[in-house]
Amino acid sequence: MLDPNRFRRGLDETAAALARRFFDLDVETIHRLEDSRRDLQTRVETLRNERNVRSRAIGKAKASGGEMQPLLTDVSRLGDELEESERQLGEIRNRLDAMLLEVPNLPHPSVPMGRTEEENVEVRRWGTIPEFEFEVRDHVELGRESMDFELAARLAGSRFVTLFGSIARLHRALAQFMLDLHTREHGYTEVHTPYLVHPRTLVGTGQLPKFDHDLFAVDGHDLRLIPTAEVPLTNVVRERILETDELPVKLVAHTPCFRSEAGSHGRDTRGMLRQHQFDKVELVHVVPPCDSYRALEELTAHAETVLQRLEIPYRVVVLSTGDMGFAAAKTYDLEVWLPGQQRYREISSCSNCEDFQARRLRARCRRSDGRGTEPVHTLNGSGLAVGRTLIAVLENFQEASGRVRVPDALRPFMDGAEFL
RNA sequence: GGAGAGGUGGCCGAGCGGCUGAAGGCGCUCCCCUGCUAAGGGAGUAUGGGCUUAUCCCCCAUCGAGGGUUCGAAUCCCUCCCUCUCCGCCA
Repeated sequence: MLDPNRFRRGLDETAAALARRFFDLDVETIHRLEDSRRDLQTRVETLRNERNVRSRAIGKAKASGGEMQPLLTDVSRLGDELEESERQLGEIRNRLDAMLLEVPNLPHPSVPMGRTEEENVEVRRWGTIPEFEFEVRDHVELGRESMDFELAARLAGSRFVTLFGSIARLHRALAQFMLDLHTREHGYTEVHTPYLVHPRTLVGTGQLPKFDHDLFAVDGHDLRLIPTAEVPLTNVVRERILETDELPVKLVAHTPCFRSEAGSHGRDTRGMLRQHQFDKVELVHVVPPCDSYRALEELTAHAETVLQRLEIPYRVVVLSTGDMGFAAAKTYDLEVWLPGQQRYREISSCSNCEDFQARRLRARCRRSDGRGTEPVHTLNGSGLAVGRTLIAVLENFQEASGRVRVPDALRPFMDGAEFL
């Protein structure tokens, strides 16, 4: 959430920044609510002060055996007035909080303005797009014997897949490879997390209250399935004050991700590109505010390293204001080349959320000037989506015969096999 | 799932319903003394909000969470959450 002070000072400026991402801030309502909030708050605090002072006087009078009946009748009148003001204040606060929780992050000035992914801007490309002297197959054809969509549909419905044999093995190898790379070479701590979390955990990272329809809930329990490990990983620092020497925090986890919205728009119905359940290796950074844009470059580079080691061509784009997620101030997407589609497809999303999540989480660090605390900055990125990486390997490493070569980097995880 | 115990500041740990935002200890920071791998003395040491140009001061809130009783709640009552011990079940 944004700094509540933005609702008190510089409201117009904030509205203008949000307009860049096509969010319409109700300035008038906020203005009105803030005015009454301020009045009510000073009123409540004055009344409470008066009550406290008088109650203390009663205590003293009682202790010294003095007369206290007049004091009692005097203070009882305060009660009703205080109660009513507190009720009103609570109501105003709830409305303001509710509004604040539904306002997205402010885009960083460097983010290109645009409504859709069409306005995303390519930053760089890596690798050479492979030329095939035969008709390329897509992953569904290449995996036809070990990738069973019909079975999955019988077990769980559409938008699921069941993998068998060497493809299941490849899926595991990919996750293993990514975890090893990030823990051994990039300095991340591996974390194993719950896959079911409380709603408040999801409020912390911004999925709730606004995007409940994207989540799977568990019947009879106040729990949701995580849509990404960003949720439990970022919540590691919830309600904590981090000392300077504890930062940066760099975490990595391999988890399944559950998304109910996937497929609701009829896009990517073929294959395992868009599923209700998929595995992902997620990277999270918690850093001092001054360092977060450097960290965004670092985190993105870590995700890129996975594709470079696998020798799969990709490009990096910076998302336009309209294509960015709710909590992000700036996002780079990694898009991998899929020969089966003859186009680049998203495989990783790396975002700097600045202090947006930290405020919701109340995750703070010591200020560099030693005066109190300030919200940390949080970043997250896929490093990478395992299912989509599997697709990319299959399609980029296919041969005329239909068999698939194992990328060198994965061989140690595949018993040295050269082919699937 | 059953029975019991408990949740207080960075940690340990007190706390008859009334200057207790909280004794005492540890830890940490600064200063003094001393001068050497130690000890002693002093001061400071929660978070959020408000006020303020800013600091200090002052004010409000917070003793697991939320309600209630009361002029006044860390202290009494209710609900929930969590932790620990024992039993049961289980990968």
